[in-house]
Amino acid sequence: MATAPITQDSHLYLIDASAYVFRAFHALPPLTRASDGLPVGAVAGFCNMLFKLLEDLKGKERPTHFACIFDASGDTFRNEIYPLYKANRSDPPEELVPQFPLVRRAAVAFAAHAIEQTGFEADDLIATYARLAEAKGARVTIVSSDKDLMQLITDKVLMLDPMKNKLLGRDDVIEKFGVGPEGVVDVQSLSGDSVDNVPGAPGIGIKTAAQLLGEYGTVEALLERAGEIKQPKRRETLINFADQVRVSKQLVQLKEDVPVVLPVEELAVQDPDPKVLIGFLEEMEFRTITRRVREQMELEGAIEAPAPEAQPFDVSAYACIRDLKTLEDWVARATAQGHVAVDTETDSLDSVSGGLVGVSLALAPGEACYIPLAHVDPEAKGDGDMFGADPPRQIKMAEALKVLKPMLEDPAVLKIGQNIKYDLSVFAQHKIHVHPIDDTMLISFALNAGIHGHGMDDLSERYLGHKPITFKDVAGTGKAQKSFAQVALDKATEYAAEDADVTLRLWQALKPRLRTEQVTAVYETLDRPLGPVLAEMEQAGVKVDRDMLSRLSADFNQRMAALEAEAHEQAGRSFNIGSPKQLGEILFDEMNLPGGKKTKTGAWVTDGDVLEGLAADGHALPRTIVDWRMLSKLRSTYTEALQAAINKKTGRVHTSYMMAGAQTGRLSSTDPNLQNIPVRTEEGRKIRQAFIAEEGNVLVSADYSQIELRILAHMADIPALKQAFKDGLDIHAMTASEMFGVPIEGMDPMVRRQAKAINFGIIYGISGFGLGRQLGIPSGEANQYIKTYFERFPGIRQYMDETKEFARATGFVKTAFGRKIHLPDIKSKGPARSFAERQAINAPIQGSAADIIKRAMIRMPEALAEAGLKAQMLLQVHDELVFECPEKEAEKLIKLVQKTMAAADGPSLRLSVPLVVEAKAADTWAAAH
DNA sequence: GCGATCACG
DNA sequence: GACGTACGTGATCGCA
Repeated sequence: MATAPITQDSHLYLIDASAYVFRAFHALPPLTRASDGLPVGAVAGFCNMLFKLLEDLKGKERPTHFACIFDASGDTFRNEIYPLYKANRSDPPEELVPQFPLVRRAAVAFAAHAIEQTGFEADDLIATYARLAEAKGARVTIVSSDKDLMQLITDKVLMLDPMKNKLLGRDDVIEKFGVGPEGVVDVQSLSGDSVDNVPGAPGIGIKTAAQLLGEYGTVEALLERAGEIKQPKRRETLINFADQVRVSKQLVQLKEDVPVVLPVEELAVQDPDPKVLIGFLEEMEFRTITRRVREQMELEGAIEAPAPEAQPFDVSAYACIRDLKTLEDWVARATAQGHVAVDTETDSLDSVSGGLVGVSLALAPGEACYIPLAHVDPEAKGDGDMFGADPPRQIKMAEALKVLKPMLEDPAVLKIGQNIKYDLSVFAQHKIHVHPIDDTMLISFALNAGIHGHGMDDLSERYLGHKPITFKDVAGTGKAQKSFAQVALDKATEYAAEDADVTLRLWQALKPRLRTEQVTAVYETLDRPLGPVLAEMEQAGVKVDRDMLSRLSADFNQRMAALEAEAHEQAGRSFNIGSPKQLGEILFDEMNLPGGKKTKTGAWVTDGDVLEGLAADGHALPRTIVDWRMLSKLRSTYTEALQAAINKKTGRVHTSYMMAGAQTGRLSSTDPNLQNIPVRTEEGRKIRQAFIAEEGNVLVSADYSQIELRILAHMADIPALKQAFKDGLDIHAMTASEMFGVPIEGMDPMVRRQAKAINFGIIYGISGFGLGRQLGIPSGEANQYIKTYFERFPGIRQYMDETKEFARATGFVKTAFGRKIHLPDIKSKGPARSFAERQAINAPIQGSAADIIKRAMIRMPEALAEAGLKAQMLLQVHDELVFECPEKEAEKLIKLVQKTMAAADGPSLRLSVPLVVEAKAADTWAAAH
């Protein structure tokens, strides 16, 4: 059993279990166990109450100590004082009796202590534990709707009514009894209590009692001075029944010094054992709560999601559709049903130039088909033989698409895909605008970002217990890999139709969970509508100046050769300049330079930081390497790769945006990555100059200024930061001024630089080590900076603590727009946990910024159309959007884009800081940025 | 296929 | 006091 000391930070929850069970029994509809008719209604109510309580408390008033308190059977000391105490109580109903021991088991299953003590009532134990904890400065919440416990309320001890889910404090006591908690015993002594058969003084109720006490102070004073009471009847009553009132007082006064068996420290909360808890709930046959508990525990990583029952897949039953009539029949059934899973097969991975090879549809689990459209003789070896002499009999592409198009564009037929953005582009090449859509990848992402991947194979194994046929299985691997057009129709049908089948089944399994996990809005307003917008951007592509890239490549090449020769000379021998391993050996083994560090694989570290350090000490070779590496990077990753990425058909570069790649909800860009085009160095910016607009057009770049710091100021609610943004101040200078007490005017750039590093550190989940490394100062010194920062902005520390606490309690963090990012490691120990804590700080900030720019992008096509602009959105780089438009439009476009981006937080949520967007038009991306 | 490195926000 | 560290990505290279 868990023990934890009681401190000021502790919070003890005491559940008045017996009273709850009685109330639940009478308030809830009767329920019996299906298998044997055992009455279990009160047990179910109790379990639901506990589960709900524990869930509701996560992330805010998290208990550190927790216990369920029961009445012991038999008489208590009150019966010795007054034999008639509770004598009016009839025996508990027959259906309730067997539930008492079950409720105790339920408490234990939830890892709570079930406490009772012979001779005392639950209320006395609650009073005793409450005072024990309170004496050590802890807070206490008594979960009960029993007014007798109200006498215990103080500023540290509150009550929570589990029926009304209402927190009760001093004001509520005054409302009920007309006196504060300290007067409750006296009021009850006078008024008595018919429920417990406490006599009190006849004819005196709560109102009169409170009034009398207001006049006389206490019951003792009142009884002593009873003769002074003006009303004759009341006077007589109090004189005659004085002893009865004194006895009543002994009855209602809770005993605060029960010699408890279990010290309060032993009541520390612990996570329930999943096996015990779920085992108990299953034994009770509570289906709903068992499922909810299991889902919650899966979410928290306490238990593995059960391997789903493997669904049967009969790939031989899929239809291969090769005649128009059968196709028309499938399309009609899809249309009648109102939803259908769709998948396309193409002859390359590139959705812009990939040619459509076939389409698959699924209507229900196991009911799927493949429509081959551009398959060739499987013996054909590609190239010129693509449309060999004897192509397989298949429906003509144009005729098939003519049949499919009305269904694919029918607003009453939902098209379900896995990463459907790809299929949108494929169909768009054939002038088919698929709508409306659902995307299982994005549904999974909204539900489970941070828990697992969202690729189809991963999802299928996880949720369907089925490993789908892989592309390699049908097309082979490596050099011998076939184009899908060359795959034989029987194999192609099994593979392609299965993908649609899997997609449909995933949709059935995952879609309903959006609502129960409260991420419907994230999916429907942020991710799903963005797919079509991104598809258009990808299809549009961006123009690059091939000749300029080629010239740069040649220039870099020459300079690299010179640097390589120089490096060999400085090293005293020839070596592979591109090999970090060889370089490390030369620098640290042969030249014996100081400051060598090893990576975890035992190799010398030779990264930029190390080489810069050596160069600063006056060593020549490291500088040469740094220069060479920069050119090498620019050449291989940019000037060469970008030329190769120019699409033959369009003459432009088409990236692909991954929507479910980055856990925070950011996009990522691949093939090629256009989100990491150089900008920080002079040489690098030459590559940005190669990003250009068509003749007569310009590029417009618009980026959010300091969006993450603004979001931090809003979410952590820091008045000083918010005001600084409202006043349009330089936020880094303002931070420096606050921290170091220097004026903003004429500030030393080094001081501002340090404040800037701290601001970034805050966003990243700061550590003294990391900040020290960034600034090149000892981590102790960096810790001082951090301390000063938190002294100036205490709200930031509070926000961070609360965010981490929320993450620990729920296993996830949320963005301002409700996107969940799961952090399963937050409960682990050691470095993994620290990492998860930094993620917990960063993810809501980075993710909220990602949500905002997504909202802007979703509105952009309509905003452009309404304004009658021809402008096309081309690129997104996290906080920047790049457009291409006719030169004449540029001015108007800039205004519209700024307006749309700056208002993208609203209207559902308005940040308490302004969003500022800087935008510029120019002939090249370098100049527009 | 993986680690090291470096380009971006 | 020790753990290990700034957050999020993707592409290329050398080397096993």
